[in-house]
Amino acid sequence: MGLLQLNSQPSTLSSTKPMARKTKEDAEITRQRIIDAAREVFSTHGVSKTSLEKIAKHANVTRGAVYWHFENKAELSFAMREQVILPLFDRMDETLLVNNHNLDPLQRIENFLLATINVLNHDPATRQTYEIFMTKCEYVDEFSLVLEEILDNCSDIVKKLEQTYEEARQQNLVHLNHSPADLAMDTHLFFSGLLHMWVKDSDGTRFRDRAKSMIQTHLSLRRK
Amino acid sequence: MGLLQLNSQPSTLSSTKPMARKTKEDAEITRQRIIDAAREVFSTHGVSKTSLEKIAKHANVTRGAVYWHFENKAELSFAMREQVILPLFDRMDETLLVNNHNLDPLQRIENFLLATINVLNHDPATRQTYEIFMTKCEYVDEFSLVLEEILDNCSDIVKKLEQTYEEARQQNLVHLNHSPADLAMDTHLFFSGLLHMWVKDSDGTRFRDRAKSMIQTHLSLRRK
DNA sequence: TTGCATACATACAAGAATGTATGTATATTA
DNA sequence: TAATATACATACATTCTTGTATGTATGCAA
Repeated sequence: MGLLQLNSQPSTLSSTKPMARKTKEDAEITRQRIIDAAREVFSTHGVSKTSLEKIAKHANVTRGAVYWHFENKAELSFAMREQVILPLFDRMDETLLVNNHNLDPLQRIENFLLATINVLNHDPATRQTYEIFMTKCEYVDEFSLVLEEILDNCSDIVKKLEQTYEEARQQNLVHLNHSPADLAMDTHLFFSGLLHMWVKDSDGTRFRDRAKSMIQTHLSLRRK
Repeated sequence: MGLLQLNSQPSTLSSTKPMARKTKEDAEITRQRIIDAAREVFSTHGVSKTSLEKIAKHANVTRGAVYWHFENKAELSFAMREQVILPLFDRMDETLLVNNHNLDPLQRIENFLLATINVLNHDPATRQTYEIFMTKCEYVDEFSLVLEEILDNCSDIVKKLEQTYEEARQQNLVHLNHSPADLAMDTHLFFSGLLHMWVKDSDGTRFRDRAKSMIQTHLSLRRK
């Protein structure tokens, strides 16, 4: 009964429901669909008010599939977060530290900030994930582990900014009475605030449209 | 049966449970106790995972009392928020706009930021409320109304900062190539980021201890 | 081709949590 | 002082949600 799988190629996951499937490729597709579904439902109803049942339905599977791939809602959320956080840090290293295009250090910082905003503007998955983790989840119980991670990540960002500002100072691009550490922390706080405002302004009429110019302004304030 | 109320003075709300009470003063005390209880439970378990039953028990009342004073959990949360937000704005007007102590505009901005951090350090209710609304609630459904309010408040803060920076410019305290609007927005984003980091660093070892010096640094970056 | 592991779907049990309806004793007011 | 409104406590019905247990068809390996 149901559709027969004749070989190991990923099946089409068609609308008629075959009762069980199994190639590793199919399983991976299912897993990703669950993550995608979770992101979408989370971003409209928040994490707490979203049951695994709703996620499952939105992904055209049952809770059985969700529990097969993830321990619980928290672990599912963490997997979702990693998918956008890791690429962000790759971009950071590339944009900020590697001098590909003969840009001066201050330009690299500006580019890093602009690039991040750009991703948020153009990649819905990243944007939704940011919204979820900044305004639609609660950092208690298991989620408080994420807070620690965030703090670690921030320290990392500040370090790399500091390195870059140090370069800028050596090239005499910034005023000497400002230490790279201070500049780095100030820029980080600026950007942190900007991201929070950007996310909160879901209409896009108060901050999102001005984000880029604010970044340029921030860096022009540093330049000698 | 139960304790008798002999007059209209607020009763002592003793540990033995009289079944019903009623002076307006008592009711107001009960209401405040519910708010206090909610704040405490919210700040450890988050809003979503806190039932009205838990709040009621923590306040030594039943859900009946909670529903008498508040429509639901959201309205209770909003009442809680107002108790700390309104004083904050009063402080802002006083510290930022009124020149009580012959301080120059940049000093007034610095004082406003420092004063806010000071309140967070010393007033547990304010601190807990900030923590709740920044990391322990989800801005969906009724709560998304708060997001609008926050955006309005931010615009207000930026306006007042701009006014103050305008004064600073007239007194030739800042570089002329920076517009007061830009400076105001940059300072607001800085402080917004600082507050978020401050709240997330619940241990107090990464940001809280350095907050004040970061504020001073931020303003020294502006001064001519 | 048999046997086991995989990838789910289905079914079950149990506990919250909410909103509301109702009971009730006391304050307040007329 | 009687009547009414207040300030709750209690009880109830219902709806979600979770976790787990179980069923089952298929892929895959020996």
